[in-house]
Amino acid sequence: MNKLTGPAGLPATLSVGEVAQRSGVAVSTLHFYETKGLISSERTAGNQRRYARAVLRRVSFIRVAQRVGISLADIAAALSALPATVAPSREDWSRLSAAWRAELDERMAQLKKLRDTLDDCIGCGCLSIDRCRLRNPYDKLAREGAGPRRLLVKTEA
Amino acid sequence: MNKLTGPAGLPATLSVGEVAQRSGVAVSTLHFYETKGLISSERTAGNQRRYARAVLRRVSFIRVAQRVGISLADIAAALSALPATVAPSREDWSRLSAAWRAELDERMAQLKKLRDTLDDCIGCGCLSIDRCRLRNPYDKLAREGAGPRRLLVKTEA
DNA sequence: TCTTGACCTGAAGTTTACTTGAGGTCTTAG
DNA sequence: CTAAGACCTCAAGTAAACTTCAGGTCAAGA
Repeated sequence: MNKLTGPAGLPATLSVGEVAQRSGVAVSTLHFYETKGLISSERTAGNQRRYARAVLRRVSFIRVAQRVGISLADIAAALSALPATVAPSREDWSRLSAAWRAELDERMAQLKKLRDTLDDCIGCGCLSIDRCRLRNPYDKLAREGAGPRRLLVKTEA
Repeated sequence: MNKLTGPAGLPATLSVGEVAQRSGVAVSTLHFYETKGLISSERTAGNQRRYARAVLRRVSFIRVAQRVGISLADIAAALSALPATVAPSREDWSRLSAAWRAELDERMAQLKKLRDTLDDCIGCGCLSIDRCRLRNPYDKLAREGAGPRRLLVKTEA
């Protein structure tokens, strides 16, 4: 166990193992994230990692963003706007948040469309061959160019 | 170009190239999806693929689902409930749709949480080290066990 | 007929996101 | 002080989702 403690008696920094256990990700994954610049740490005299408490929130953020389909590269780009050891400025936050909001809103819109499409399809069978000629006879959308247009809200950035 | 036409003068079936162009995915990807059982085709006398029109909707569905972080395996499992050449029964649809709705709703909830967290963070800097001690002093959540709890709505199924 | 572009298969290569393994060091409870 | 368990690095392995390549076939216009 880590000996240094903060004002409330909790450790001021966390070892990899502690971060792994509390964040639910493997130690190897934390190493990996560090090589990718997603998180960072200080080292003890014996070369062991010590993480600031804030790393837990960063890891949460990473995992949730990944789960909704955002790549580590994109996540890294976003997090790079936030210095890991210094409080970010208000402008940093605003910029990051605005960019992500757009991205997240778009993904939510896509999800909603996917879900609603599915709802529409109950009792219609429109992913199958036969039924949907009634609904979308002979592919009117074909003239509008390439790419899925019904479901896809916006194509890859 | 494909010669057979349907009632409205549009081709009754599509070649890989046509599907690729209209769906916006590469020919090699369509081949790949076919090996994975995500889509299927008939063959001409000369061994070329001919797709039913419905494949476009299937491909759209696949891409959108992927974009929001769902694996091809999961997508395949969902689509396998829908016969590619036969209209699915109403029960098939209800079952599929119910299962997906839950999944999609969960992902939307996660996205929303991620977005709202980001909103909260403007002017706080809670992914950084210093500021958020004000908001979450010394990690009260630590006692509740492992795993990100603030952002993660539900862990991997 | 010929030739050019679309298509075929199977194998190998690529990227992303990790995990596993080998060989060695640190730390801490007893 | 010492042994077990946590940690270290670097290299190699793995799985998913494709793409690229090689070597050949098919189809449609001039």
